[in-house]
Amino acid sequence: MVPDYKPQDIEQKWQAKWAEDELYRVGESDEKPKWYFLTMFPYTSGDLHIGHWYAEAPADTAARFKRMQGYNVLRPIGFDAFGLPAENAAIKRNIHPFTWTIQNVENMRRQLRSLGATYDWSREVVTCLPEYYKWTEWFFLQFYKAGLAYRAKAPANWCPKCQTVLANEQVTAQGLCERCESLVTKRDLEQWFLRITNYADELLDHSKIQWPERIGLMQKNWIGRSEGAEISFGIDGYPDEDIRVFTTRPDTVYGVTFMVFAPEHPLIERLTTPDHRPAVEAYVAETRRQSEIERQSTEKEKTGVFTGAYAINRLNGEKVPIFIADYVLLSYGTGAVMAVPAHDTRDFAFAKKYGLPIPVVIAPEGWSGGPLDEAYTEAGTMVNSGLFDGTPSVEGKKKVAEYLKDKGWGGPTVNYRLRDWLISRQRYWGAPIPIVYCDHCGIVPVPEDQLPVLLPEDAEFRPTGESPLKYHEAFVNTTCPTCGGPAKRESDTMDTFICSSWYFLRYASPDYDKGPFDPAKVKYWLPVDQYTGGAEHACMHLLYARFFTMALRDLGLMDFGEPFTRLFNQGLIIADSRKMSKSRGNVINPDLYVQEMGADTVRAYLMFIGPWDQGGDWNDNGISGMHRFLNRVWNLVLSDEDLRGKYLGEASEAEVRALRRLTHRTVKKVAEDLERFRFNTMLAALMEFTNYLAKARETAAANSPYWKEAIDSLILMLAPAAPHVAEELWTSTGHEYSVHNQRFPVWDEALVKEEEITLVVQVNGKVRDRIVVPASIGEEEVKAQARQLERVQPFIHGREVRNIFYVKGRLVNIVVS
RNA sequence: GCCGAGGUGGCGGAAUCGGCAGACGCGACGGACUUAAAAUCCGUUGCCCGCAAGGGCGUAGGGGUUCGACCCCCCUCCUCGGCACCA
Repeated sequence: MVPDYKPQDIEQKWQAKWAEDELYRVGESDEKPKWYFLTMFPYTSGDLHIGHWYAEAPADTAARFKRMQGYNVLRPIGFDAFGLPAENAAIKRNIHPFTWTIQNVENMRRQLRSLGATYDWSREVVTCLPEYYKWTEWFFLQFYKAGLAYRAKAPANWCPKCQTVLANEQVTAQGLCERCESLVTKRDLEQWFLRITNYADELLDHSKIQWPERIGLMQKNWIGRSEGAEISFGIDGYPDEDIRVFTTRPDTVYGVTFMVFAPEHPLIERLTTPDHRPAVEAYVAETRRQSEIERQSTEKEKTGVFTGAYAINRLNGEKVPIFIADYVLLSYGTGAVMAVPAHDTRDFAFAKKYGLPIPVVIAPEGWSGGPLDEAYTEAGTMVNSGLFDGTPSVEGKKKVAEYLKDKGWGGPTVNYRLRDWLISRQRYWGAPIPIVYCDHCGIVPVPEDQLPVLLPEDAEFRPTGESPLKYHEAFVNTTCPTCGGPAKRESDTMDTFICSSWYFLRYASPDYDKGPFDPAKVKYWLPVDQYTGGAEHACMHLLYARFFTMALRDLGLMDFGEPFTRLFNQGLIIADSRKMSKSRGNVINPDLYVQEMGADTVRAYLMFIGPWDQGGDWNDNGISGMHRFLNRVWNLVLSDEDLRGKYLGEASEAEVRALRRLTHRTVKKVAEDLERFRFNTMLAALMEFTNYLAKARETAAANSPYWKEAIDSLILMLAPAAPHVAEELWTSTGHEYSVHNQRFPVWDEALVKEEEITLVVQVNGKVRDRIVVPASIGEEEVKAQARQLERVQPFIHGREVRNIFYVKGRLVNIVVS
């Protein structure tokens, strides 16, 4: 009798056994090639939802496949454990962030274990533990010493709900906080920044990594490189002042009829003439009142006010009025623009509204010489442009920029949308910024031997949301490491994205205490060969981690600049057509499904839903189908012994061939699909194979010596996706433990080939018949056979056969008039 | 507005190179087993006409290239993602 398939029993049994044997523990090896397969570590928000499983289960399957191919696979796991939710929980439930986080970690560990994955738990890292964040702080000091970390006052994104500033990357296009979706406002604050902009060009270069093109484009959009020129303008009445603007169109500089400054521009205060001051101040106040979205709405009509001041265009000596307008942003370029109404749509609209001249300096082809109805922004010929008259504008861009450089009035330059990374957070639950402020010595970095700067355990969490560190006297008040005098500690902590910018290095040597990592082990394991995770991190984690790695390389800590050689983004699992979130109450917990159907079913079902990069709407309609499939495999394999000898007679040669062909075909298909992360079609192929075997079992084919090859292959092919069932079936069919130390079956190309093929016969592109022919059949023979077919005859009878196309092994198409 | 991904049965999806559209699964329908149900097994299942043989239509819509188009080209519509007054 075949025992029932009871996943609950076998899964726990094998998980315990694998853990006891440390089956997935890896070390450096000379014999096997290494393969570092990493999935973005989870944030310790509480429960894992089905989305986490969607990230982990297929990745685990792919990693298991690599193992079975003979790679030394590093598959570590850890927890991104600093961050705001822990602190909010502290305020709300009166529980310490550490306690809350560790409780979550424990629960998530349990859930991750139930997945039956190949994690090497001995390498686990938790970013909120001092032995980890000591090195986060250490990295900050290295950045500081190298001039890559600096403190500056700047208008920062302020989330009123999170009560902290945010980096640009952490604000959505709609001006909302990426985490809590509150409306973000601006605040002028002294903040710490990392010079990610130093690496803008290298970050733009994806030529050394195999990443999805989509992510490259997103990063490219975000970095926003634009080539142009910086041009200096004089200011009437201020001979020592100079205002620089960035433009992508230096060729239009002779068409400047006014200048526009951002309302917050620091020069405005000085330049505004007394008679214009009231209007300017009112406009500035109005701009400040507006939200970022209101201000940046492209629908809005252009507004602005004249300051009474004039700029001087050095190229033609013209005096042009200076306006302020809210469409000019202080944060981009120099915060001031030269306005060329004839050749820029925004400037055109502005000039029309305020009655400013619109002289044409780039002539469109066939231009009449008259005024324009709208801005002409294409290429043309330079006119009214002094010595550049007659120059094609494309060429003119370069020539004008060079000319400016010769004259000392600016020159060619590149501008980026990307801003430096603002890393200060006015919160408790993060790695402290290891800096001390001394009245005497100024900004003093904490000496490395005094790291880590520990988070005080007894901080008071206030419902006001103010940083608990700021009011923690014992923490803030310290002595200056340089002069020994009284000093204040920095009370801001670091953006948690810093913690996740180097965790993949820590996995190489998680217990190392002489530095953030053991250089020899990093040299062996890194870079990550395959990284997987959500595309929502394109312009945050993935950009930051690349920057970090490049900076560490330049600091001489490593010899590579790209952390992740290959990247794959799984899609998003949504529920009821909406993103899963606690606030929406549509979070799907995998635990219930695991209890009912087993982890193998949940794993395989997630992979079967569709292509991994597509994600999809979670519904459990189909999950029973996957459970049925595993049950069928179970019964097929375990009833094998019972049936042996039941069907007498020897398998025919044709039966054996068919059996072997499908076995080898399936091995090929499954291996190729696993290689390319096509788990859905891999499982479909296994289902077809199983269906075939279930039928073949009723025939003499089951008596073939190759029957065992088929069954063994099936178990081995199932092992990456459904590791528990595979282990149980493998060991119960007389094989040696463990199936997960076996080699993946290899296919014989000669057996895969068909000796007989079915050709489709078309007349004028329509299928009319099929013929079975030997695979070796010649073209002429096929064509001759095809036109003789009974079902084809009526369609060609009495017509002229114009052509016959033969696609080898596939079809014949007879073209008639 | 710009850039990108996508649109295939009742549903999830398949079709690796321009060559059988709808693999595999869910659901539905019919049957077997059962006192009955569940489970399991067998069969049918894109739409339309037809008793059938068979025929026609069909991959968001329209046009094109080709012997042949889900696939390539042009236009339109819809969904999702990124950027967006970026000078």
